[in-house]
Amino acid sequence: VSRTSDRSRAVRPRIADVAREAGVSKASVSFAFNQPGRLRPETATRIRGVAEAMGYRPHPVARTHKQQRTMMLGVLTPQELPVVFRNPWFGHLAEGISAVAGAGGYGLAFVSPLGGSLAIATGRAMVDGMVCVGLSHDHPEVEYLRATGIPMVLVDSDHFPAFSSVEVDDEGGARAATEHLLALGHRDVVVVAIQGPTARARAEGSPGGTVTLRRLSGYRAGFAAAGIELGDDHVLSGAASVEGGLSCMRRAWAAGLRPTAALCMADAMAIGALAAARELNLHVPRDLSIVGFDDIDVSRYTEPPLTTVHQPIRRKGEEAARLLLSSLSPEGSPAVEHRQFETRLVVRSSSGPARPNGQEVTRA
Amino acid sequence: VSRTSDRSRAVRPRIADVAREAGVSKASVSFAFNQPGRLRPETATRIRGVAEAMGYRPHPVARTHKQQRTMMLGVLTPQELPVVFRNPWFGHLAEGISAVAGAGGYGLAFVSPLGGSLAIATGRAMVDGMVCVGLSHDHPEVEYLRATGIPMVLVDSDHFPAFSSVEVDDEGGARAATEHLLALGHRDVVVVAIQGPTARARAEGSPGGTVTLRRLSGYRAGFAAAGIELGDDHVLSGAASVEGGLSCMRRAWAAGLRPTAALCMADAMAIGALAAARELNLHVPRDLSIVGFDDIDVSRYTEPPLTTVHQPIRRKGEEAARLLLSSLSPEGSPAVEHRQFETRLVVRSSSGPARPNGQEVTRA
DNA sequence: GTGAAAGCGCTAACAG
DNA sequence: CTGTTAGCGCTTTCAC
Repeated sequence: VSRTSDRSRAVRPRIADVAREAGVSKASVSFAFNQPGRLRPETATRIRGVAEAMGYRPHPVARTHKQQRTMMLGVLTPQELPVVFRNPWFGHLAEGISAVAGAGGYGLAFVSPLGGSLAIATGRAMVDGMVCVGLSHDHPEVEYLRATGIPMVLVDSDHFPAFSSVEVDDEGGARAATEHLLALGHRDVVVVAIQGPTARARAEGSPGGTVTLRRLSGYRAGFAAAGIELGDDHVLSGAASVEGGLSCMRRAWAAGLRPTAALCMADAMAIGALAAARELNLHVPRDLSIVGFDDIDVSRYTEPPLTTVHQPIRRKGEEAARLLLSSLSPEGSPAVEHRQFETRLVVRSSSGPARPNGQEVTRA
Repeated sequence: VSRTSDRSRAVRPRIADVAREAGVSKASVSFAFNQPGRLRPETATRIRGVAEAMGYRPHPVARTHKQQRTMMLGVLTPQELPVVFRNPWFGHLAEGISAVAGAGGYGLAFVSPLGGSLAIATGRAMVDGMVCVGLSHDHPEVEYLRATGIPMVLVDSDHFPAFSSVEVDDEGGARAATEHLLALGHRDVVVVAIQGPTARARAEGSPGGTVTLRRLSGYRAGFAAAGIELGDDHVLSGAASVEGGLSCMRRAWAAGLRPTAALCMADAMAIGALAAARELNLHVPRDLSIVGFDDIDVSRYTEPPLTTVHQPIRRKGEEAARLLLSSLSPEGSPAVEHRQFETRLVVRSSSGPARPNGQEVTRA
C-alpha cells in the first residue's frame, strides 16, 4: 500500500515514524509530549525537535480513544442548527456554556438531528456530556437519549429524574406579562408561540415544547384570573426567530384578528411582530402593544424598546455547564440538582394603554 | 479490574459483549449495524434486538478512529467562544455553515483557544476540516495551523496560498460608508474598530485583524479622497459587541472628542454606540450619525433603524462550508478558490446631515 | 531513564 | 452467509 493518498495529501507522520527517526521507542515520544519529566531533558528536547521537524502531531482521535474521554461537551438541540442559531437567545446561552466549558478545558460540539434523527446524531457525538436544550418528554427519541448513559444536564426541558436541570419561572413570567397587559386595559390579545420541534407540532402548526407549554399556561392563568379566556385561534405558532414572529402576525391579521396586543414567547419573535406592525401601518404601542420574552441584549435598543420578561440567559448556560462539569469530574458532586431562576417583567415602550374598546385602527 | 467504576456509572457494553450474548462474532454485530444486507435478515434482527436489550451502542470514538474520519467540521476562531457568541454576526455565519454542514451529514465543533493557545485547541480538535474565521498572518500560531495539514477554508482572513477563502469587499463597503457621511457634511468622525484578538493588540488597545485593517483602510481612503485625515486618536477599539461599542464611545467622549458621526465596524458595536448616544443625551441622527457594518437581522429594527453596510453573512457561511466539503469529498474539487461577495450601503435612519460646523451639542 | 507490549472498541478485508 | 484477524494511533503500566 502506498503511503501517499490519491488526493496527494501529505501523509501524516505517526508516532512510530518519529520514534524511528529519533532512534527511541514510541513510548519515549509519547512521554516527550505528555510527561516530559520522565525523560532526560535533552532527550525530551531532541524528540520534540524531531517531531516538530517532521510535522508530527498526536492524532486527536487515537489519543481520545485511548484516554476514554473527549474533553468535549455537547450542546444538544432538537431543532436543526440553522434554526437554533437564528435565535439570538441561543447565542446568549452559548456564551454562558462556552465560558465555563472553556475555563474547564472543554471544547464544544453541537449536536442536532442528523438525517432527521437525534438518535443518530447522539450516537455519533464524541462528547463526555451534554447540555440538552428544550427537550420534552414527548420527543420521539427522548427515551433513546435517556438510555445512552451520557451524562446530561437539561435546560428549559421537562424534568427527568436522572438529570439535573436549569430553567426559569416561565409560568410566572408569562403571567406577569399578561397582568401587565390586562392592567393597561387590553382584552383582545394574541399569543405568538414557539412552535414545537416535533414533526407533529410542525404539521399541525401547533405550539409545543416544554417552555412553550409553560408560558402558554402562564398566559392562560393570567387571563383566567380576569375572567377572560384565550381562544385557540388567538394562539399563533412559528419558529423562534424574527421571521417566525413576523409570519405569525401576518397570519393573525389575515385571519381577521385585530388584537390590541401581542404576547410573544421570544424577543426575536417580538421583533418580528414589530416588523409586522410596521407593515400593517400600526403604531406601537398606540395601536398595538407588544410584549416579548427573554430580554436579549438588543431588546432595549429596538424601536420602540421592548417590554419583555427578563431571564438570566447567560447564567443559565453557565449553571448548566457547571452542573455538567461537576458530574463529570471524579471529585464533583454526582447529585442531581434542579435550579430555577426568577423572571421579571421589564417594562419599556412597546406596551401601552389599549386603544378604546372596539375602535378599529384606521390604516394610514 | 472491576468492571464497575467507583462513580457506579453503568458500564457500557462493548461489541464483544453483544457478540457473546447473541452467540455470534463481533463482525456480525458490526454488520448488523453497518451492513445489515450481509447478514441473514433474521440474524441481523436478532442481533440488533440483543444489542438494544443490552443498551449497546457503537462507541463513537472507536468507530471514528477506525474510520479515519470524524464527520465533524470545526469552526475555528482566534477569540474565545464567549466573545464570539456575543456578536450576532457570528450567529448568522453559523447559520450558514451549519445549514450546509448538516445537509452533508457533518456535525459542528467549535475550536477556540484552549488555555490561551489555538495550537492546543487545534491539536485536540477531532474534525475533518475547519472553517477559520478572522485569521490573520500576524497571529502567533498561524504557522502551526497551516502546518497541521487539516483542510481549511478561510473566512474574513488574510490570504494563504494553500487555502480557499470567502470574504466580502470590506474596503469598498467601508469607503461607501465614509462617502455617505461625507456627503452629509460630516467632517469630524470617529471610527469604532474591532480590536484584534492578539495579546499585543489587546494590550495596546489597538485595532487589529484582517477585516479591521481592510475596513480601516476603506474609511481612510474615503476621507483621504476628501482631503481629510483620520487621526489615530479618532480610532477607538473594542470587542465586536454591544458592550464593546458602548465602551468605545464612552472613551471617545471622555477623551474630549465631539464628533458628529461614528463609523462602526460591526452592527453590534453600532448598537452600543446608539446606547452611548442615549447615555450622553445625544439624538441620533441629529446630534450624532451612526453607521454600522454587517446588516445583521436586528439592525433594521433598532431605534433608529441602522444605516449600515450590508454583507451576505449567511451566504458566506454556506459558501465556506461548501468549499470545505468539496475539498473533503474524494470527487470534490481540491482546487483553492477565492470568493468575494459584494457589500452595499443600506441607508436607514441612524445617519443624517451633520450639525452645523463647530456647534457643540447642548446637553439637555 | 527507556522500551516492550497490552490494550482502547470498532470495522472490513479476507477466508472459509 | 458468517467468522477470524489485522489493524487504526496512541498511552501507560510494567519490566529492564
